[in-house]
Amino acid sequence: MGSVLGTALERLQALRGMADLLPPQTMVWQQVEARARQHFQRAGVGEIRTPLLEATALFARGIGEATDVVGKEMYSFQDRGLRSCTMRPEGTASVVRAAIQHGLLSQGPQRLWYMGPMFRYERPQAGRQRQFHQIGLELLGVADERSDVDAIAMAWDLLADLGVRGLQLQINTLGTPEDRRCYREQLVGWLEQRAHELDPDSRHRLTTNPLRILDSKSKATQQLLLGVPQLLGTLGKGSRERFDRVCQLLRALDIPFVLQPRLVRGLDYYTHTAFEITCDQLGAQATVCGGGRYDGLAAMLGGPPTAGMGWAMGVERLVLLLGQQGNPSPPQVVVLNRGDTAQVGAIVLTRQLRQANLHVELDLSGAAFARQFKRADRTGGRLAVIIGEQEAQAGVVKLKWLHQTPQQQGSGLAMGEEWTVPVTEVAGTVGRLLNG
RNA sequence: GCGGGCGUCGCCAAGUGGUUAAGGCAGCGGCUUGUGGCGCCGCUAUUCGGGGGUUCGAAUCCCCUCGCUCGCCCCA
Repeated sequence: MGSVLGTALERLQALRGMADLLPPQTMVWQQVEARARQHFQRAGVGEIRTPLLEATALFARGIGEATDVVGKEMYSFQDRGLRSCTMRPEGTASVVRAAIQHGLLSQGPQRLWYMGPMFRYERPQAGRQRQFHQIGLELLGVADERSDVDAIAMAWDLLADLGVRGLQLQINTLGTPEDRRCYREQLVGWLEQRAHELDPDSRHRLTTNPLRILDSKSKATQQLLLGVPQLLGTLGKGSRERFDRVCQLLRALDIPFVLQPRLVRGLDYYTHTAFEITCDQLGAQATVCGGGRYDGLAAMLGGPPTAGMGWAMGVERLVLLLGQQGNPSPPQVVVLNRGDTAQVGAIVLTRQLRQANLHVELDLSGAAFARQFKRADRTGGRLAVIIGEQEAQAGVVKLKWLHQTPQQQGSGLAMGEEWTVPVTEVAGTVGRLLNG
């Protein structure tokens, strides 16, 4: 160690918290992504792609300096122009920034979704990586509580459609900034009288972020909090009614939920609805999807005051819940070949068959035919195309069914039997055989 | 940043102080100099994450270090 280059003996590997996704797994990801696209498309949500790298100031202002995410978890560095840059730790700030920058907010309501990697410098654990992926939705420019429920329903339905079981929707309201200022005063007053009973973490938050104390994991603190004044109790009439309507709409949609008064967001631009979708099968990181309303964010980033509602899902956590391995589809055709001339013919033919839209694997081993057949069988492929030197010289190939399943009835080619076919007719013959 | 667990071949894994470090899968070669799912034979870790120490002797004990993993904090 010591040198930035490291020593020659050091084993090169991915950085801590940066995971490689390998082939069987990536299929599950593709399924998740495809399903998400489908859900967004049918809901009239357009995809937005923003840079992974942003000015540090965006997150400092958009997420808040007081948060852990900004305070100690960002991947920040200076670029060659001495600008402070940050790998995005979340998506919302970038989306709102882009919407402001391109004048989208003066063009009526925007329905946007995104998908991609986010970066937070944390100790990795189950369901948590330093580079992780989110699928997110942002609805901008609609303040109506129906948009809250529209957004939540999209998350709920996507998860259900993916086959995730054991989900719980937890919901709370933060009211308006005025509601919260008022509550905050009340809360701090109540807690200060009991400061000596608080755990050290919570006592610290009393000045930095008192609302978060409600979410403390300390048993003693939770015990103490049993009698704490509730935000719901201090909400103004408008906020109260708004929240009631959100709940009514959820009931109308048959989406079950539980009120979670401890679910809080500490920053001023968060308003009204906050929610999380959790799953008991995830270990310590139970939240698959989290989101809420952020009517104050656009203005905070220098744009026109604009209502906002959104959520993000953790794709790693989602895939964890799906628990599938992904089954690669077997090839339709495997091309076995041996000998100099045959190898050339085989690669030419393979390309032709692929251009005819067939799934074709070419054996590149040069091994004995016996071994090539064994390997071909193991791929689960259906039809073998065999080219040896004799066939290559004669301008033909041989066709033979692989493995036992006799779907070849009526094809005129029985199991174990070989057909000799001129090279020029292979594509047509193979197509006919495979389609019955 | 702080705690717990773990680290033997590409993967799974036996071995817990004593001559050459089991086995399985995968890979490669052969039985079959051009025809299959099975079988059989052979090959594939001078070395147990790395470094130091104890000992006549260490993968096995001790220390340090790196990495993985789970949890705290926080979040998706």
